[in-house]
Amino acid sequence: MAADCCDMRGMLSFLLLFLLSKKPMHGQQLAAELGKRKGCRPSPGTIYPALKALKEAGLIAEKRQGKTITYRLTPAGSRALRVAKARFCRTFTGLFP
Amino acid sequence: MAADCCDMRGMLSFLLLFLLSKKPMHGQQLAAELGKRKGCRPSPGTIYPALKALKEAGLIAEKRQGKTITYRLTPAGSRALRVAKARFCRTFTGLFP
DNA sequence: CTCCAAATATTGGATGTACGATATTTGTCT
DNA sequence: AGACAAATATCGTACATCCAATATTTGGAG
Repeated sequence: MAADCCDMRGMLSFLLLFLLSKKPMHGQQLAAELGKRKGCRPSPGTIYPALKALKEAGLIAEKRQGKTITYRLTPAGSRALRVAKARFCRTFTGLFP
Repeated sequence: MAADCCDMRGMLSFLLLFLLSKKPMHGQQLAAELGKRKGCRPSPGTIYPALKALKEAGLIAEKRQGKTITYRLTPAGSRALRVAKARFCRTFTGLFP
């Protein structure tokens, strides 16, 4: 995640946290949801490294179920999402007047 | 700008286009506005390369006035902003239910 | 004219996001 | 067991963004 307050990078991580806050999902579900929102589906080479970084940062946790791995927010992930939402809101106010 | 529909990169360019659509500004004004929105002010090494790329893409135009350079959207920049806004909206729907 | 401050610009190094290709794990079907 | 598909994972490369530091241009003050 973007720890830096000036960083426009980290939007993918932010979106992943947001999607997982609505419902625990596995990687391909996340890819499909991103595809629906953005117009085309991200590569495995995009999605899995991002999930790995979030996991290593302690913001998401995983549980293996057969072939798939279901990701969910940790308490730290929930807190990080709340902070990121506030910053996002402040950054983009006025976009749709 | 991000031409790719899957790309979360290009958010800074998007914000710059948005700010310039409200009012033509020069570089330091843009930096100050970003600082107000994001919580800390971007470096010159962030802002000027981004403006240069937007200029070379034909999305903004510049006019020198003494010490400062005032940037404004070109017609192509307005069109690009409209498209980017629509995608942004679709991507982040449901963030604040 | 000279010095200074403000605005603009560039450089080097780091990180996040992106794709295509390839590899690995796992469950299912025969 | 062996073949296959789906999900997960990694690799190499490219690019947008980021900062700190430094350089350049410009207008104004002394």
